[in-house]
Amino acid sequence: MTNRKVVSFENIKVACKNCSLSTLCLPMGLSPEDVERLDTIIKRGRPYHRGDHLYRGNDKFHSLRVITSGSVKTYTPNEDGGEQVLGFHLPGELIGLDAIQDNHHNCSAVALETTAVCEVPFSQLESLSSLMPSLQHQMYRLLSREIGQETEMLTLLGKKSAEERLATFLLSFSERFKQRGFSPSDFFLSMSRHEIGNYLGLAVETVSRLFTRFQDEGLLQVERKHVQLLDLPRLYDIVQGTDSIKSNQSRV
Amino acid sequence: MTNRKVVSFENIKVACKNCSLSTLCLPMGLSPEDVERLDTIIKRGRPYHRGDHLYRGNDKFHSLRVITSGSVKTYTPNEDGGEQVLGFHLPGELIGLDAIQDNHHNCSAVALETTAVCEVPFSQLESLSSLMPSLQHQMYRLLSREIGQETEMLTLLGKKSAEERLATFLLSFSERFKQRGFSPSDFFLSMSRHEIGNYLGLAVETVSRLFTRFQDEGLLQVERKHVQLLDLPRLYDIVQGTDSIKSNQSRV
DNA sequence: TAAATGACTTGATCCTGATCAATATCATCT
DNA sequence: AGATGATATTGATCAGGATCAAGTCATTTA
Repeated sequence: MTNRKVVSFENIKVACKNCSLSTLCLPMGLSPEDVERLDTIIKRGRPYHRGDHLYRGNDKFHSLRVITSGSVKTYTPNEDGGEQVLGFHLPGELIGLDAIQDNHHNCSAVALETTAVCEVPFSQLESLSSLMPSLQHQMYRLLSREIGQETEMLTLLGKKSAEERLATFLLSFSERFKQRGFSPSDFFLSMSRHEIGNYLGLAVETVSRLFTRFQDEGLLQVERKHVQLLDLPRLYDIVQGTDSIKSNQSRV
Repeated sequence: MTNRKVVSFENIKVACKNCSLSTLCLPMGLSPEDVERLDTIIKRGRPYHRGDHLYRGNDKFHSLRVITSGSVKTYTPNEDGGEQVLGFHLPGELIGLDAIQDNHHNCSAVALETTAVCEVPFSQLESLSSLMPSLQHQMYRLLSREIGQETEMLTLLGKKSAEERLATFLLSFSERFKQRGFSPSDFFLSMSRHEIGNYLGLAVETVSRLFTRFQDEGLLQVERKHVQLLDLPRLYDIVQGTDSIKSNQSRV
């Protein structure tokens, strides 16, 4: 019990200026003094465990959240008890932006593994951004980027084949892991096949079959949640729609 | 030639404070003095004709635009020459928000009919919003609303049947026309069947067949672009997924 | 260590909506 | 008014991926 203090959450608090994620996060592009000011409003609480909710649809909105470690799934519960997965979020990513519009959450966010976050009380952020044009600018950029990302997702769901969807999904993680200093070709996915399928508008079975097919084609090696991408160029070809593994399939 | 002046575009300029759309638009929630200040940066140019581009993907971004009359389609040209329609925009709606992130347009916007817009130079808007907290707040809200709307579209494309998609589409227009003081049940769609299908992730033929089926079921009356919604409650049922016209189809 | 539970995989079949093909209708433009 | 090309409708067929149904594997619980 005495060693509790050593790992107490107070001790793991980190300031933005010392945070490795600051180049991906709100402080991006801010002067050191501005980062200090931003830091004063940020709250760092205890980690969430797998399955814990950061917030739920209909909760009153008070803070944006930045993932600092772990990963988070956002989703909207839909009428008939099911859910639509809206995104998977990695360290450095800001969530809750959709709640600004009417001051309450429209979707839910749940930790997929042990996850730490910074909370950014929005009313304070708003006041601060009035005083700090660079912060205001960064907020506009982040909101706009979110819109752009959702737009890409619309294109994916509107037009792309199952194969293109999964390849896009895998490469998105590849790139995001790489940005964060991890291997772009060897990583663990923290979500289930079911969640992947839901996110991509595919049935679980289709996702499972695609993993198998991609593996048979030598594009990747998969062992449950552990994925190793073996042929990134080919995966990029698939995303573009300029390549398909089907031809090879039928040749065999 | 002499009567040119009478209808010259100079004469149709309108200030925000006199504009019927101000409750839907940027000035929403601003004090009269703030609206005046906002008005000073807004440019009102000559109308676009059907097929004219307001901007194209890759254009440098300088202004947000508010539709004041007519309608606009936004789309991303994709690799293989095709396009993905991202949205249809009616008077009062703000477009170009996705371009803030990196100062250039990622999608194109084209007039579907004779269309007038207000241009809002973004750098000026940004400066002004630093000075006017209520304007900043409104910007955050509008950006967040856009995110929320795209989220709804993700759910539509990820899970809904063709029938649910078209019903959702029609009711979206119904509500938006109603907000603008037009009939919610009798309107003209300015886009082609092809564009509707593209937007909803459906083939043209499917859209055409659905219109026919909806008409046969007495849900609506359609004559090319002229649509009359005859049974709004039933259409809402279809959107919820709690109703389907298929049962009736097979009964006949 | 066994049983139970949940996640994943694999196979067989079905169905929605895509694609292909043939008109039909509309909007321009001389 | 008639010719032309775009747009829309309708029909027939096809296929991608969903659904249904077992079965396998992994992890937790007892």
